[in-house]
This record gives sequence, C-alpha cells and structure tokens, in this order.
Amino acid sequence: MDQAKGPRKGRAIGKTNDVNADLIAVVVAVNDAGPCVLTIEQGAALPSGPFELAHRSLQSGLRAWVELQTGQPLGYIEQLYTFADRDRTGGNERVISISYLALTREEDAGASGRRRWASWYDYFPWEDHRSGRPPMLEELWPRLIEWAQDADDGATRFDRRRRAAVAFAMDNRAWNEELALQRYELLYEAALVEEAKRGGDSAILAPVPGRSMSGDHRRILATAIARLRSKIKYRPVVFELMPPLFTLLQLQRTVEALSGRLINKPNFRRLIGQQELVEKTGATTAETGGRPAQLYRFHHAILNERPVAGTKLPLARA
Amino acid sequence: MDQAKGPRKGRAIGKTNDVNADLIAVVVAVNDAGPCVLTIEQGAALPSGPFELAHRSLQSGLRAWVELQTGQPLGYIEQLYTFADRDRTGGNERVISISYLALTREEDAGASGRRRWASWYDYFPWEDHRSGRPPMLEELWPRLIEWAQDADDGATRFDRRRRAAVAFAMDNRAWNEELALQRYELLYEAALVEEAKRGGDSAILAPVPGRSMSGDHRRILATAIARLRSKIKYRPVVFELMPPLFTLLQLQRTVEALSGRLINKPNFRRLIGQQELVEKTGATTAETGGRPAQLYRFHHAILNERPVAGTKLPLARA
DNA sequence: AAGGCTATAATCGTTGTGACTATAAGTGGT
DNA sequence: ACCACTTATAGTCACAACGATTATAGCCTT
Repeated sequence: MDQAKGPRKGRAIGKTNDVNADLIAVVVAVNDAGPCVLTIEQGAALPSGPFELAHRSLQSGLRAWVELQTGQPLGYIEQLYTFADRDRTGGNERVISISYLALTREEDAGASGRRRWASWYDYFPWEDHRSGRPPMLEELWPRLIEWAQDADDGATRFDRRRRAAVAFAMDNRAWNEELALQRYELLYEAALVEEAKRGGDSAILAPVPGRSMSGDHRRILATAIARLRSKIKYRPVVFELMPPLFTLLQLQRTVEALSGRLINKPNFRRLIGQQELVEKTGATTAETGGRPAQLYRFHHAILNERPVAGTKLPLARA
Repeated sequence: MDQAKGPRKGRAIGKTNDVNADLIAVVVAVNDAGPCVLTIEQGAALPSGPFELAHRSLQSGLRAWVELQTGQPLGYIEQLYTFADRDRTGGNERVISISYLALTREEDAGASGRRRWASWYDYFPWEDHRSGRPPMLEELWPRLIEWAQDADDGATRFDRRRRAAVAFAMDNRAWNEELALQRYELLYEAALVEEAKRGGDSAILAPVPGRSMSGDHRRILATAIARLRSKIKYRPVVFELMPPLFTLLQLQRTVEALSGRLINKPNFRRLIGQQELVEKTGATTAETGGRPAQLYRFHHAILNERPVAGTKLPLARA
C-alpha cells in the first residue's frame, strides 16, 4: 500500500520539526531454559538503530539492524508501540522510537560476539509462576503497600493500593499473566526498579530483584511480553517459536514458558486437537524419556481458513 | 515514563536520517445516524499534522492538531499504527505517520467550519450488515473472483480466491465484522477502490461503491474500524461514546452501529447486567416511544477491579 | 521385574451463551 | 375505552466450551 500522500496544509518550512526515528526490536525465542530475548551489551540492551534513508521500510530497517548487531535473521515481525522520548539534547532534535516484536527459533548460534540470549525472567523474576507463586512476591507486597501509604491524599492512597492489588494478585486475587506491563510500570512508579532512579530522583529504596536494562528497554520488553501473552490466546503465533517437528508436550512447554504458568495437559491436547492446528507426521521421538511421542507439524493451511479464531488456550478462566 | 535514553552507537552525524513525523487522528462518535468519523475537507481527509517540537508528547500533539483543525476536544485516545511512507519528494526527507484512534461523544457542534462528521459506511458501504447482507456484496463477489482468475499462476489464483472468500463471506461463510481492514486491503490490491489508481496504474475498472479519501486515510480509517470492532468485545470502551445517562437499548444500538450487525436483545442485556458494567440511576426516560426505559450510567469503579475481562458482547460465536 | 516417566483416551460437571418465549408498561389512534 | 404498536424486562431451554479428574498404554532405567 504505497500511496502518495495528499497535499498538506500548515507544514512548516525548514528543519524545525525534524526528528530521528529509532527502531527497537524485541526478538523472542524459547529453548529448554525458558523464554529468551535477544540482547546486546551483555544483556543490557535490545538491538536497535536509527531508521535510515537506505531502508525500504520500517520492517526492513529493523531486520537490517538486528542482523547487523546480532547476526540473527528475523521471521515473524509485529509492531509494538511508538513513543516519543523527552528531549535529551535540548536542541532541535527529538527521537521517536518504534518498537517491534519478533518471533524466531533459536538456531544459528553464530559467533556474532555481541549477541546474547537472556531469559525473560532474569529481568522479571516475579513473572514466572510455573513453579507456583514466586516467594519474592511476598516481599514485594509490603513494599507496594508502603508506597501506597506514602501518597499525599486518601484518594491516591486508595488508588495505588487497588492498582497494586490487581496487578500483583494481592488479597487472594487471581494472578493475571497478561498484566506484565502494568506490573513493571507500577514498580517504576513506586521507584522499586533501578531505572526509576536514573532521573536523579533521590529515591533511596533498594530495587526489587530483576536485572535492569539501559534506557527504557526493559519497559519495551515488558510490553512485548504482555502482548505475546495476550496474543497466543487468540492467534496461533506459538508455532513461530517451534521447530518444524515437535511433540505436543514441547508445544505445551513453550506456551507455559511464555505465559509463565502451567497448563492442564489433557485440556491442552484436546484444545490443540479440535482446532486442527497441528497434523501428525507419523514419526515419533523417543528423546523424551517415557513413551515415545508423536511428532506433529503446524497445519499451515488452517491459517487461511480461520483468520480469526486462533489458538485458544486453556489458561485459567477465572 | 520519561526515561533518559542510553548511549547510542553508530548514530550518523548530520541530518541524513532525519524524518518528519505526522500525527493522524481517527475520531469516532456515534449518533442516531450511525457511527461517524470526524473529517476535514468535506469528508476527504482525517485531521492530521506534523509532530512539532512544541508538543510535549505524541498524544498532546495529536490533540492540538485535532482541536485546531476541527475544534473537537478529545477524550479517550489509543495508538493505532505507525508506518513510513515511501519517499514522496525524492529528497533526503521521509515521512513517518503515527495514527491514533480517539473516541468521543458528538457534542460541541461548534461552528469550526472545516469539520464534518461523516458516517463510516459512506466510505465502507459493504461493512454495514445491520439490515442484513448489503445487496452490493453480490455484485462485488464476481469482481473479486475475476481478479483472482487474473493471476498469473495457479497458486496465486487459489490464494486470492481463498482470501476473498474468507474476507467477504463467500461460499456461505459467516460474515466476520473484524476483517474490515483485510477487506479494504483486498479491494485495494484488486484495484477496486479509487485509491489504487492514483499511482498511475492503468487499471480501467470502475471502483466499487464507497467514498474515497486523500492519501491513505481511508486505509487508516479501516484500521480504526477493525481495531474498535475487536476491542469492544473485551474492553468496555463503548462507554466513551455514550452520554452520561443512557438506556440499555441506546447502548445496544451503539454497539450495533460499531460492529455493523444486530445483537440479540435479551442476551445483550444479560451480558451487560451480569458484568456489572452499568448501574441504575433510578431515573427513566419516555423518549423512546414505548414503555419508559431505565436510565443507566457507566459503573466506573468496575474498570479498576477488572482490568482484563471487559465487555464481552454476544456477537455470533461461529 | 519394578518403578517412573510420558503419551493418549475418556468421563463428569459447571459455566457461558445463543435462540426463544412471555410478560409488563407506556404511547397514540379511533 | 379499547386496540394496536412500541419498548422494557424477566425467564427458559439446550448446546457447546472447558476445567478437573481418572484410566490406560508404552517405553525407559535400575
């Protein structure tokens, strides 16, 4: 859809409104260790670079930067969010950041030295509920409550308390894995993450466990996690992360890695089966320890027939 | 979340990578005539303008442009999509467009001369199924089939035919209102809309009924419609379009206007009721002709408690 | 041979929700 | 006053979705 733009009124002459546009990629894969994100600078940053004239499109610019910085070719790509940073030079330049989510299979461990796959949960240890509720949550709750109490007026105290309770499953609420972004933003607002202290804020509190990243990259990663956790429930995107052949348990483990919670096995298999999302290959594998499992492949044709009703997953009704 | 950006490597010196960033707004309201979009230039364009240094954020820049061009203040805003236009000057400038969806109540009919509320379905007449399937679809099908047949190789023919069938409910398929964007893109690809012919393509076909817009504004509108039709099913955003007090039937008519299809009345009321999304005010209105209806208001508190499970709507299961 | 692991099938019961019917309470026309 | 028509509101029925659970099968290691 390359349409010429219509006439523009009120466009200022000259360079006063020029900006730089940055492309930032969250590249996700899943391996035995869990869900991973592709990083540079020893896990401190996401691959990124400016959108340049040489790039044919935003997506191709992103692919170029990721491949240059990490050697990783990208398959599935989806736009996440665009935001404008605050002036950082004070000059006549601003930066717009356009973030993308990419899904890939973790292959090609090419020796591009700067790249590194890091687990999601190194950055967000409170997000992994596959082995039950992380103990650190119980240490987190009182700190959030304290932050809520610190508010000036009663309305804000009440609001903070409620937001914290919803996001972090306080007061016997159910954990909602899709609130990953809200949780990070709440911790940022409460100055409980390292990033919140860079602005010169004289907050003294020790940050919560979890590795930080440069800039707002950890926030972008949280955005990607939330988006992906939501999307796997209604679109069959998991298969972008799977090898060509896989067992149903491998598929289930991948979904569990992403959502950060366990799934009932029989229900998972029934759901996958009745949606015709996979097809048997006839081959089996004995690498799983117990009874050899059927190897399946993704039933690509289904993508065409059912553009909407995607991969519903049995992830806790209420 | 205004975090300072980390150090950047590889940033080119000078102005070579500068771009202009445009903000484009799809402002939606619903009145008795149906779902409307705020336009300028007699319905030929959406409000838009460049992101400028004076703007504190992308959102505030958007609000400023919309208010300047139409006098309409905006409430709810949500980012839609960011795309890069192809070079249009051939020079060292590119344009990035950041589009937003805004929901508002159509009040303040202030005399700002350039503004005009236009019905969605003037631009997409095939999207309104509230009175059954639009007859024009039957004239559209053969043209799409013909386009599919025109493909060079068999695989493309098959693919085109299938995409057309899914998007436009051919072969007794069910109509899916969320595919508004796919439908427009398909018509564009098939050169059945006026916009497709601007590039100098020597297509001779007469365009399908439906008003066009300048640039790719109609495509952005289609994006907004698809997003909104999807979102009302899981988030209570409809209420942004309602007056403070409303009857359940008015609420239902609004949802029907957006989704372009009719809803079963008892089921709609049951769903709204059991989700506690509205609360009775005690007041009634007799303006509806029959038995006076209860006036409701949106139960704001519910937004806080249930951040996820939004407004599920009884819109055709399969 | 036993125990452990995984794969695979089948069952039960609750909830969600689409389709439908019935009743209540106003308006306007004759 | 009656009737036709409008809309509001409540209730029922049946089926499909799905969470939880149990049972059986097949291969491994020790």
